Amino acid sequence: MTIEAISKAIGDESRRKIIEMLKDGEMPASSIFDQFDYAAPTISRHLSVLKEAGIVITRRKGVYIYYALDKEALVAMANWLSSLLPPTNQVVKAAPKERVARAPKVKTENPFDKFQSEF
Amino acid sequence: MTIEAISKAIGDESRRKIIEMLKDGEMPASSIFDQFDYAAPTISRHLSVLKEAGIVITRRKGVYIYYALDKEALVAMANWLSSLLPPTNQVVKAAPKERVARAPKVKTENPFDKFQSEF
DNA sequence: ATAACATTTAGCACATAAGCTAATTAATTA
DNA sequence: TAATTAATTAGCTTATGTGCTAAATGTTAT
Repeated sequence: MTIEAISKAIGDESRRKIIEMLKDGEMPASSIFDQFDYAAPTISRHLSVLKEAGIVITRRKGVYIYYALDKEALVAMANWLSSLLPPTNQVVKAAPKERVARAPKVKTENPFDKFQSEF
Repeated sequence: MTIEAISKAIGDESRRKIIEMLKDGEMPASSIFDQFDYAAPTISRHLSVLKEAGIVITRRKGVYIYYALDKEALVAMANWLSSLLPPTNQVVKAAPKERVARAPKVKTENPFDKFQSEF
């Protein structure tokens, strides 16, 4: 899950289209194939590039393999971009929900913390 | 300045390096060339790809051509990514500065407004 | 076991992209 | 105007990437 791999993967139009298709949830490979005029193996390869980049994850359910976005990679990419912008335009995570004082041990994971230091 | 061109431009390592070099301000082409082991024409071409994508702008000062980031393209890209994330992880613009009531005609330009609708 | 379907892998053809050197354009100075 | 420096464009070679078809793999059902 490097910026190198993520940005390269995002650089292709078909792969961006796949990413957008998965925006609202997982989808079996065959459903993804259906939305392209390309042959299935071509799209299968795009899927594997996305997977190697860490942009998607898969789970098998019977015969079907479901693809879903792994948001962390997209967040990492957004953070890389954010690091290039001055504070005025800077993109930042939305204001965190109020911490529940009752359960202090359960930290809400902030996906930005994980990557901000990396770049 | 399309997502197509921007993401393709960002997909190359040398070009990302150039982008990072320009993070804190403009720089003449020759200074950029110096930081690479590649021949100047090779980097010059990368610069033109970045320019065509709208990621950098140039100004000539005498013999030198200064390159600088055009933040709008990066913001557009960040917004595309943002649109793929659920509200929880969503990246958003930092809270806007308080509007100066004394000078209501001078709107602080919000670079996000310009692109959010596009994706 | 084999048939049927979903998906990936292999191997090849073609297009695009990145690198180089040489030549050109543009501005400055002698 | 000629020389010098900055930068780009032209033309070429090679590497990488994307597409295809055919074959292989994996799972389920008969």
